[in-house]
Amino acid sequence: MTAQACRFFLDTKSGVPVYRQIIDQVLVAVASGSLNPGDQLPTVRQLAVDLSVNPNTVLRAYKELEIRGFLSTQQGSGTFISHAPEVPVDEAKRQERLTQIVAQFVARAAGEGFSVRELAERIGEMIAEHRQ
Amino acid sequence: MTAQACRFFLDTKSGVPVYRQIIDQVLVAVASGSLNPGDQLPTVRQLAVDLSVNPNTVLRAYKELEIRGFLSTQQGSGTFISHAPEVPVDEAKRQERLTQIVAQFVARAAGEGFSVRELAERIGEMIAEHRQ
Amino acid sequence: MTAQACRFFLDTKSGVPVYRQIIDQVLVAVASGSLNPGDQLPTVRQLAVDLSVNPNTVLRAYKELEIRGFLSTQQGSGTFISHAPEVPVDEAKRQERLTQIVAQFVARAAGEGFSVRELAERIGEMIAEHRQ
Amino acid sequence: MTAQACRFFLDTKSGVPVYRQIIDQVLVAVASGSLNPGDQLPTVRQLAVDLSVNPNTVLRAYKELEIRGFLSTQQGSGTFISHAPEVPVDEAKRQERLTQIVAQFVARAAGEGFSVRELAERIGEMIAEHRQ
DNA sequence: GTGGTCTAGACCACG
DNA sequence: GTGGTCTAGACCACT
Repeated sequence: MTAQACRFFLDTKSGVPVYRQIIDQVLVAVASGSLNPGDQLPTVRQLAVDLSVNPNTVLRAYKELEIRGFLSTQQGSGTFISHAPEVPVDEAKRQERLTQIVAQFVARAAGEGFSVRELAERIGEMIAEHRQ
Repeated sequence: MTAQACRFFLDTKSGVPVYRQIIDQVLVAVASGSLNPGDQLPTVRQLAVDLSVNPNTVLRAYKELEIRGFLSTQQGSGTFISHAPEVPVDEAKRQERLTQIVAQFVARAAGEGFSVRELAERIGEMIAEHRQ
Repeated sequence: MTAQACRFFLDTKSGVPVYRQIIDQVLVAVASGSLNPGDQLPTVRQLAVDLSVNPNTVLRAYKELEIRGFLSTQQGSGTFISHAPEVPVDEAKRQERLTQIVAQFVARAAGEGFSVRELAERIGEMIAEHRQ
Repeated sequence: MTAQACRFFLDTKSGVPVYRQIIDQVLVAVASGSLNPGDQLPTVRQLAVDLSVNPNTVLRAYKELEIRGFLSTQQGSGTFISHAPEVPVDEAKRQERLTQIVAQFVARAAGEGFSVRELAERIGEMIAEHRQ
């Protein structure tokens, strides 16, 4: 299984360093089960092209993940998720992350003139539609 | 009226620049109704002390918000939420944009393992909080 | 393409903040066609040296222009004139506003003893200069 | 003769200190003959109200002008233009000032999306109208 | 007391 | 090399 299930994206306006966003997304994917031990990650060059960033930036992210033990690089074949990485789904951290992404989203939307109420209503509609 | 209803806090581990966190929190407060036109924000120096950051960092956040039209500063007396001129925009396009950003947000959050329901609840809490 | 066509200078006796003078000169260059979308501005450090000011002062000017949408910066490569999204506005209101600001300007200049003809000539020179 | 012929105005967005703007306007009025020796200036309080600034700000401007010998304050009767103030109309300075106000105007207009060409045309029209 | 401007310099992110 | 963030601190403008 490849990492196709895991889509990377960047928020260049968030102020969060690109390499940090890549690291976070790999960690989240592992924690949520989107990526499992043995899964292959995109190549450095491929991801660099996909995200329109310099390969060095991707390399740095992969390097840090490797140092922290989440990835293992195998020369000539690619980069893979390590076996048995200790990433228990910490509910407290999960809630913290939820708060963070919601707050950032609301802030961004507010900057475009949308109120929290409008956002809440639109998301409510999505839930309703989903039920049908 | 003071901004007592609006508590600032920093997440130093998130990688988000301090000045960006301040901007986001002001935007959220405005969008949720915690801060209204005419309300005074904490003084630059006071907020700098509260957050344990340099006054220039707070100033920079306030300055960006002023340029973007959310705040108006009055030398010698303080910084206040603007009485927005509110450029009337095409409501159809606005709704379209709202749908777009909400859908994008939900998709990304789903990628991190959050359900639409969780997102809706957290946003609902934001509205509830400011009513207190 | 570089910004060689655009010379920066400071008037330290005018009382106008340095960062403001930089902003104004970029705006004028854009309005007169000396700088066009995609053109690169001098680097922060280079302009700081040229004007004998602190790099942070230049950075601040560039940052404000970026927030206002006139510049776009790309970390590691430089600062460029934006390809403006150009929000389409009501042309009638735009012309009205143009009349308003021109009339106001002429009135104030007259109060300082300048004739409309002198003003017209000086603005004409601005257009001529950038053609060279 | 009172100073009614001399209208004060402030450009709060120019970044130029208010007290500096007041000083400049008095000097210009004297140099251009709008104000003559013996003419009375508005009272500190009146001008403060007119410009919506703190009386201390006006006071500071008048104080500096008095120190420089352009004004003389007569307790109980008001503030007047001094006799024989040495303000020869220096053509070089005049041209410098012309450049400055035109540049600031163009920059401001550019910030609102007007090109130099549009400004030139509109002013040209004003000249044509004036001739009729 | 308020905010505003500027300097000097450290350290980070990115190409 | 590029720009970005932050600190520390001086001095100015204004209420």
